[in-house]
Amino acid sequence: MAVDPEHVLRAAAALLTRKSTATMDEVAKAAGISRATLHRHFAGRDALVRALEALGIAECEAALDEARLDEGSASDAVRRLVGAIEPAAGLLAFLYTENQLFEGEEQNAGWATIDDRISALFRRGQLGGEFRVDLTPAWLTEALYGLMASGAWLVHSGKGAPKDFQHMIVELLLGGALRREES
Amino acid sequence: MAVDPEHVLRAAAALLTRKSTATMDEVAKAAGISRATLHRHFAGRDALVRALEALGIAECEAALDEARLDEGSASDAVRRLVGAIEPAAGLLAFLYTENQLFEGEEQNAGWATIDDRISALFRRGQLGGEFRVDLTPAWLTEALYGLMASGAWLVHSGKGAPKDFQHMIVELLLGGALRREES
DNA sequence: CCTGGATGAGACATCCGTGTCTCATATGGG
DNA sequence: CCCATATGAGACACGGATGTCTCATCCAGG
Repeated sequence: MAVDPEHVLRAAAALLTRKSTATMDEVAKAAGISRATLHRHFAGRDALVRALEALGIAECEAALDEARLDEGSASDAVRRLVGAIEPAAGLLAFLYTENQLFEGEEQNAGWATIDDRISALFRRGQLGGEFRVDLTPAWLTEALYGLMASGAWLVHSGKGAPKDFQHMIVELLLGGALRREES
Repeated sequence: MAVDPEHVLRAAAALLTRKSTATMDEVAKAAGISRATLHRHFAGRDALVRALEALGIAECEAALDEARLDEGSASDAVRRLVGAIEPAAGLLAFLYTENQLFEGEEQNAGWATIDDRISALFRRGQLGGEFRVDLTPAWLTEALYGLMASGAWLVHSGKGAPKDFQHMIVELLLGGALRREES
């Protein structure tokens, strides 16, 4: 019988990614459990969202580890990062819009850590002469988030193929829209 | 006494941009009117959001007109567009996250028109050999939205200066993060 | 077989936001 | 000056979502 909290979180994430205003009852149904049991594991919607936030942070950290940001060229590291983070893009897009989390003062410190790791990657690319220096690492990081949200939206709306997700984002982020003669 | 609906909408947009879950009562207070009067002008939260959506669309259309997308190089047109749309970026970011509007089937057709106009700009740039052709106009359009949302967020959070808004977005969108030898 | 823990179903009270109403007040034009 | 109109303040009921509780059921382990 024992309900798997992980499975519940996955189901909740999948549902809330599509319908961010879903009821606790809908979340319970989506997870295949009753509302009572859902409330036994996550005391209220707030706790559920916090748990989802922790899950999203954990998946981001895992993607950051998997991408081995310190190895090889910064460009390749960005490419690996986007590829590794793609499965979590839907959840991240949900959390991104759940700005309730960022309006209060009790925002999870995990995001700052992630920001720092990604910013460090862009900084490494700048110091290595790979990336241009007139765009700040903070902006490049934020832009990466925005592009991933846009990419997730494009795929979700059916206007783009999931297999193009990584290519679209990385090519635009690194190469830009302008056509080049060389390279 | 006559309340200016335009002013109410501006105040509502400013508040909802910061706190998307604001109550009708909070919106009324922000606009300096009573909740009763607010409800006399906009019959319910839904109507208010629709009015904001219409305002956002109108501002987008105005920015599109002002940017004269058909004139000069596509790159310069993009640059003008971002500059012209900047004042509305906060409102657009709010509407962007108000995905409630897009979950139903009754989404405002105005967005499609705007999408088409921007897509046409990118397509013009591709046909003219100015933009690369391996990124679809639909993706470039969506990416522009995402970058504007990220830029608005960066400015709002104090991590970036408003004066850099246009430069950050246009440079990244067109030029990408990679450092170039020429140009 | 039996017992304890976990779950499902449902009832119930509560809170919050909303929509609606009334009444007093103030403003501006005739 | 008088009256129509708009506004502000507040009361009131409604609905939806939530939190909490009880009880029956089911399954696993002893």
